[in-house]
Amino acid sequence: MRAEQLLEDLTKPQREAVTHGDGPLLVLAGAGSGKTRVIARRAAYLAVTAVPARQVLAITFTNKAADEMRQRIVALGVGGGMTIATFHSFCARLLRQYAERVGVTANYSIFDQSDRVRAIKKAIGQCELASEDWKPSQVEGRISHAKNHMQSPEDLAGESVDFADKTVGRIYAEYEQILAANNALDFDDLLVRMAVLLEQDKELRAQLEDRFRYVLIDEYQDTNRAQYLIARRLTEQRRNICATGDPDQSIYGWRGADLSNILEFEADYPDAKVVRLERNYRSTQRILSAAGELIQSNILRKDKTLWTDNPQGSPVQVMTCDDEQDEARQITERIARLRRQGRPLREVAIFYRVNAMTRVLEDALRAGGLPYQMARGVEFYNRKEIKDVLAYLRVMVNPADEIALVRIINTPARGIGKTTVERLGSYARQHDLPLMDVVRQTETLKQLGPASGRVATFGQLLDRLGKLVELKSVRDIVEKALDLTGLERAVLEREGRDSEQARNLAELVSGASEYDVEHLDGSGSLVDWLAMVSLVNDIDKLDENLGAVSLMTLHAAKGLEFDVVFIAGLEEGLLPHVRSRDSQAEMEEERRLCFVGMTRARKSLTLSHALYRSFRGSVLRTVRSPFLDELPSGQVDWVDYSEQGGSRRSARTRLPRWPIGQLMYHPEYGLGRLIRLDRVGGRPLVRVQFNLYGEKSFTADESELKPVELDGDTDP
DNA sequence: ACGCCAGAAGTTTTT
DNA sequence: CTTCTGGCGT
Repeated sequence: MRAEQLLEDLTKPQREAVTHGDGPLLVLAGAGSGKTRVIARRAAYLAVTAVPARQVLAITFTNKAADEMRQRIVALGVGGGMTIATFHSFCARLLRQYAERVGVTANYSIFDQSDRVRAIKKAIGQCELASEDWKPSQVEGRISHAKNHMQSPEDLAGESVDFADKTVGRIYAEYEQILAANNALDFDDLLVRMAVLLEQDKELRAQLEDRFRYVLIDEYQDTNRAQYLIARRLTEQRRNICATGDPDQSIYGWRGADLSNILEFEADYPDAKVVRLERNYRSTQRILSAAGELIQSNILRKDKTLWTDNPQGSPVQVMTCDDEQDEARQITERIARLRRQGRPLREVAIFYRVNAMTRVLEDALRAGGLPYQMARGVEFYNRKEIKDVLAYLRVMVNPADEIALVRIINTPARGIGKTTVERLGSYARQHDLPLMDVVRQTETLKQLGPASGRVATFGQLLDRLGKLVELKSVRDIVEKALDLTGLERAVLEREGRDSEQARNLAELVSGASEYDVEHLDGSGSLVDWLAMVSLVNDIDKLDENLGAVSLMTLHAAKGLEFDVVFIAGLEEGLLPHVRSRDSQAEMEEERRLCFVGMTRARKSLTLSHALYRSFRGSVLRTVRSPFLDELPSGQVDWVDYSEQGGSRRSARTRLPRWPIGQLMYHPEYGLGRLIRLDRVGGRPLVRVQFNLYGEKSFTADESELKPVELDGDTDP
């Protein structure tokens, strides 16, 4: 495509961003302002006017974003040879190439979160700490946090006076040793090591700068310290960095994203050209002004006003419901009505703050006969059947990977239990041998007792698997491994041919097959594919062609758009979440999260809150979210479906006439005495002191609570 | 070595 | 309320 054609249908600011030549460029792109389109055009434009496509590097955060960008650029007819990757996959690839400079070999393993927890558990044990006091998953979080901020174990142990931090520092140091022994890097390392490598290795930096003349970084507001440093160091000489993002959509602060990276871009690069894309092409005026008004309450932000020429649209609605069931029901009814009016369900989404809220929504949708699909974040990465296969392949590629080895040694079950694994482990430690070697020499280890034969068989399996590595086709390797290991058989026997697990395995094979086809020139390898699948998983993506309502967390909603959007649970403690209560910065992040959700909507937006919500078993009175009060009253319709609101007053509001002190029976909690009976917000609330379980609250009409007649039948 | 039951714990998740 | 873990029993 010619350069002029790339500019034809662009607005003036969009065109400025696309045609900007050399030097730093910041594109502040508001929600729905056509950002992806602009970056794709810019990448294409550079490839047409400035340099060969292969000298352009575009970095995104998610695979989905990378895929979308690749598609768009290819559609423009200039994508050949351009590097479009996520931060993680880009770094993983380079680290493989320069492995020896970071102390691993090219076949290194990539540890995901669960591998990390296992390794940290081991580290805690080696530090002779009790895992009751130091919970692996919590320590994992702290170590990840430290890595995200480029802190070494020494930094953590040295800088802090806090005993807990010092201990975490010790575990961290031990964990790093385990990683090294396993020839492994974790997700965070991919970024951290790359940042360090770029700092230390001037020659490599120059080499890469020569290779990538223009660097485009998407979602810059979500970069953490390491990503920021990588971006800077990759563009040190030529300074052809193009950062795009929106400070108002930064929602990953708790994962180490540093909002100041984008806010201070102009301080970092005083000569930066700044382009603001403030025209929204997505939403109605009312949706946009409601969202805009909300975000104005944030103090730490770059002022920006989104505007649109779209129709005014119908008002944003706020629904007040009785409880979460009622809320789910109201949403379902509305969606059912939309469907009758001919709105395709794929254009409808429900967002919520926490995954725990899905259950009631699912129940209501099912009851209403509405098909739905859920986007579940990390769930996919933890699919057992996939991880099992990958663990075998990891061991084949990297025999030092003991985390993977321990995972597969008894998967599928082959009679090698905990005790045997422990014995193998302590033997390895005593003789300072890799676990792999101990497993393979087991004929000499008669002391294993009855398990020795089974370990020997496992060793032979590993031998046979090892030969597969020579095969050219990744598909063949995966298929043969599935067969030899018995994993496929186990899944088919246990779950059946049509089970989700079986389908996932088939999906993995077809993924390998696709990879083969894409690498017919011989450039592919098992190592490479393995790295790719541990970083890229698009099996779980939402299917747009499916006629179903989409359910997802507000975090997962970023980057998507729907005609009709519902956001449930606008309540104090939920949105904003309790965790953010004490910090202004976190509170602002919650507001941005709400803003992100609202700006996903094209035509219709409904926010809801419930007056009561069950939480861990008991019903609690809620307080509506302060965000609701920050919306412009003129643009918003408040609809009160609650009994308190008077629109549906019923017998349910009647207060039972039991005396205080009445003996009560509950099938779950047993006997107790009524200690309070009152009306909270128009709804009868019963409080009972149970003999064994303490105080609990119930709504009189819905609970299974019954008064006990002293001379009557006490059985429920 | 495996399965079951009791007890404890429990926010958000791009990779 | 749920989900997961770890301990105990077979």
